[in-house]
Amino acid sequence: METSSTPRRGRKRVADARTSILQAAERLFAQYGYDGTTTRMIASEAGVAEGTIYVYFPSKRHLLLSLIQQASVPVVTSQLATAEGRGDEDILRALFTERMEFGRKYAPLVKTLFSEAMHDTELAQHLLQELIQPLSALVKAYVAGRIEQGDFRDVPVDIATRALVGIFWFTIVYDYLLPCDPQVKAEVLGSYTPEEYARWFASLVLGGMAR
Amino acid sequence: METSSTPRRGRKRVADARTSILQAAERLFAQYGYDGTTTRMIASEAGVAEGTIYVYFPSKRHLLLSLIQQASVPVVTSQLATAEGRGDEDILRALFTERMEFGRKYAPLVKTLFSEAMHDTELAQHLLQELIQPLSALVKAYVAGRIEQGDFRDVPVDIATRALVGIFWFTIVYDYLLPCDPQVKAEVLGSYTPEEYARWFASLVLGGMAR
DNA sequence: TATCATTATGAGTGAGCACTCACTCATCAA
DNA sequence: TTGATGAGTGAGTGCTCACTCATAATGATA
Repeated sequence: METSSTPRRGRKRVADARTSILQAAERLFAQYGYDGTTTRMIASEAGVAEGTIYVYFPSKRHLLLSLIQQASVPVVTSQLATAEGRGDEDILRALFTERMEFGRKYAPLVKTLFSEAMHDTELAQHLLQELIQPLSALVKAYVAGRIEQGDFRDVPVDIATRALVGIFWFTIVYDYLLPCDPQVKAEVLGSYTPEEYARWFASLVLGGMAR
Repeated sequence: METSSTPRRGRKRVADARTSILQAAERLFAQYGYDGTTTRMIASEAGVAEGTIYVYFPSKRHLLLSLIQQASVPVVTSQLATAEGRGDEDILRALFTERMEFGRKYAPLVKTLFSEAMHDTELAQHLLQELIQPLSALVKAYVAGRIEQGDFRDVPVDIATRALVGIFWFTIVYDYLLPCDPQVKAEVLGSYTPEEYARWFASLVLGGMAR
């Protein structure tokens, strides 16, 4: 994506220009949107000159792509669901907690990716293949296994997966991504801790899947 | 929002310039995003001159707001859930079908609103108060009633509502809003008719809420 | 047919954008 | 001490944008 590696020589007014630029872009893209953020704003926020951005990234778009590629990695680490010998309640609760935490931690990036993917096929494909596909493959395998073992009832696996993923996806979007007054949001749909969501969501899913 | 009403006199190369502009903007905003759409593109697509846009709308942003206000009205018409004397399966299935149909029908607008709301507090508030609040109030009242009657188990109403709304919300975003190749999407999470989704989602929710 | 009120036009405008490039200067090997 | 290096700079460039306004086109009326 970017052309050069970390600099070794030269001035060091800024500890690491590349990292500063990425962090600044992450914050600004989330707050003002990709098109609403200018390269001048990014440079100013990062404490570097506008030209410095182009030392590390060939274009503004490549800066966005670099940013998004960072977040893709941690998705696949969610391999809890494959753990054998644990109860369903336990597995699901861990999955929900971990996903909620991911959404909260990467909120600025997910917000930007989500917003831009709506009208950008390249980013939409990225969202699908790097964020949705790995997770849903995991969930599908788990659900399919439990159905085969006769512990879950016979629901189309894809549909059960959509329901399961949608349950926490909506809460991530609502609680962490929508830039509204938290108090107003709480009045409409309450406010709970990630653990509470995980506990109840797991309980609801298990009830829905029970034979 | 806009300053003038429908024109009565003057040229009529275009049947109704205002409507043409709104329809063109709806298509283009969904495809290229708000910032990715220029007033020149809108004028060209609508078959009018660029200046004509400013005869009917004081600014590009007001055009977006007018557009979004159109879609708010049909949300509240969803009053099925209040119908007495129908089975839960029936009520939920109707609700899901109707919501899926709404998502499909208003896909371009919902896509634009969703995308822009991520970094625009005014639109986020609109999304919350005009689209999310009326629907979740309906669902909350229904769930609360059934819990009180002892037919549903005692789950926090807000959490049950989040789960219920999230289930079809995810499928609307995935199937109707994400601009990916439908075949690729189908390979990841299948492809069903709205009726099939409604049937299974209703069944899963009822299982999850059963005492 | 001439007049008038109103809508529609599109070249024009200044602001602001992403990106460039000739230059600076801190660093460090010789 | 010094010359070579390359990260970092920021005024400048060409272009595109939302928006304007003097003017043209039109239908209704007389």
